Amino acid sequence: MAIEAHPCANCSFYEHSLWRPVAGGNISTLNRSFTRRNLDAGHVLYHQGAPSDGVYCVSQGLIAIRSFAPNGSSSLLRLAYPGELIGYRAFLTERDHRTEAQALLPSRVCIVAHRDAKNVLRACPEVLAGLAIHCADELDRCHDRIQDAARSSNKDRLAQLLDDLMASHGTEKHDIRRMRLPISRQDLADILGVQAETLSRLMKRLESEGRMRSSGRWIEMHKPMTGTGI
Amino acid sequence: MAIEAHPCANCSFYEHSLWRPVAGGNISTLNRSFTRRNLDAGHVLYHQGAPSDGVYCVSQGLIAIRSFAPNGSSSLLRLAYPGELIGYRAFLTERDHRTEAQALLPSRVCIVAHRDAKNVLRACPEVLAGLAIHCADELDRCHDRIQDAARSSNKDRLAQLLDDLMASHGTEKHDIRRMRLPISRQDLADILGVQAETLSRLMKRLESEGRMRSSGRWIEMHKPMTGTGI
DNA sequence: GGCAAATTTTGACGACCGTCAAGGACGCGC
DNA sequence: GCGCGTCCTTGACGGTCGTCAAAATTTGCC
Repeated sequence: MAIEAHPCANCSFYEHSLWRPVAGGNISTLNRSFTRRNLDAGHVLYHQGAPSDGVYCVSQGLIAIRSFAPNGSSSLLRLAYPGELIGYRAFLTERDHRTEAQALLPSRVCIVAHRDAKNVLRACPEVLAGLAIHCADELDRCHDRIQDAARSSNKDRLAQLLDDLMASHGTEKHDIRRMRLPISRQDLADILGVQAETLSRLMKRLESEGRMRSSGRWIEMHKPMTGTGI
Repeated sequence: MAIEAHPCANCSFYEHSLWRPVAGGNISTLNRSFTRRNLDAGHVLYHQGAPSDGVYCVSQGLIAIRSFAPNGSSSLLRLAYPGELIGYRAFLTERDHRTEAQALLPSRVCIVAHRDAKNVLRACPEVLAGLAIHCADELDRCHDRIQDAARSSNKDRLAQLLDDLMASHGTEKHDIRRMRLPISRQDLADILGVQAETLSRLMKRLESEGRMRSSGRWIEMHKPMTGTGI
């Protein structure tokens, strides 16, 4: 696999559409600073409140970024897929992690340890640029989510969410799309910002409208339930 | 004022807690690239869908960052205060503006034109770092907002919002805090993601609970209505 | 100061969601 | 296979919000 041929081939560290790679090879500073780590499903990569320990890039699997409130309620802020960076917010702002990162599937991450990360970014402006671009992209997605919450019904947002998950995790066979949900119902509710009971009723409504069928963690549908974005 | 002594003294372009300023003075590349512009209240700095025209830093006034849906509904994603950067998302991602920036008060912005911005960032990694940090900070605030929407009641979120506005725009006299709201009721509703009618009722409820009083755009209260954050 | 336009408020109603409580399904270990 | 714990579902109910329509207030302008 490409991942073996390169420390982190599909890794956003190497994104630099704005800045050409530095001639010569400062990028090797980055290459020398990588560590890799395998995570079992359920493993917590870093905890909320912990000090920044570096910058991570997901290379395989799926990582949930969660936040817990003092009263116990939790939000699922983000699902990080291969190629995406996590943990950089704490590093950039030099504050503690405000979220928890947990592997939802068996996963692998590339790590640039905190002590190396500053040197890497000093040596490789193109990596810093990649970080900034990645951050701006995530900001976009957050804005979308805020607008969505204000504009769309929870039912429509659930349909959109399931469509997105299906696009990432589903398989198509004989015109039927099928997937095993990578996240629990509670997590689905935490993404939408509703209670688990409400989520259950929303699912039932989508089913009663014939838009999809679900049984346990398995979901199937014929076509995307929404207008496939814009 | 300090603003006269320096192109944009209270400007986040100069934020570089992680990276020391480059010895010698690459920073002068930035200093040479500034333009300033005064905006009347109501003026639109850039429109949704327009191509990126540069990076801006608010130096005086107040700028609203809005997004409009095809159906006409709008969200107010952010209020940008002096010292904050705007327009950098479109620049970093090399995509069109997804939001509109409108001055709510007579304002002044520093501009690094699009054609200069790349050069500045290439010449000044510390400026690029400042951009990344600023972006990470804004991401934090977005995450807070998403969690807030899921966890707190709209009434509590309105109280928090008014407290924040009071802290920025209010004056205290004889133990009474007073301010003229810099934004319309509709904008308040757009920030919370509720309808104008709902906002009106929420205000009435806060008043009936004796937490504040309002008359037109004027609002007064004795103490912050919420527990002042954590 | 006064008029017209725009903004805000109020009322009524239905739909949706949170909460509590109970019941059911599923997975896991013995 | 059985029991147990966790996760999910269902029911009932009150509170909140969106929607439509109309009245009231504020704002901008002359």
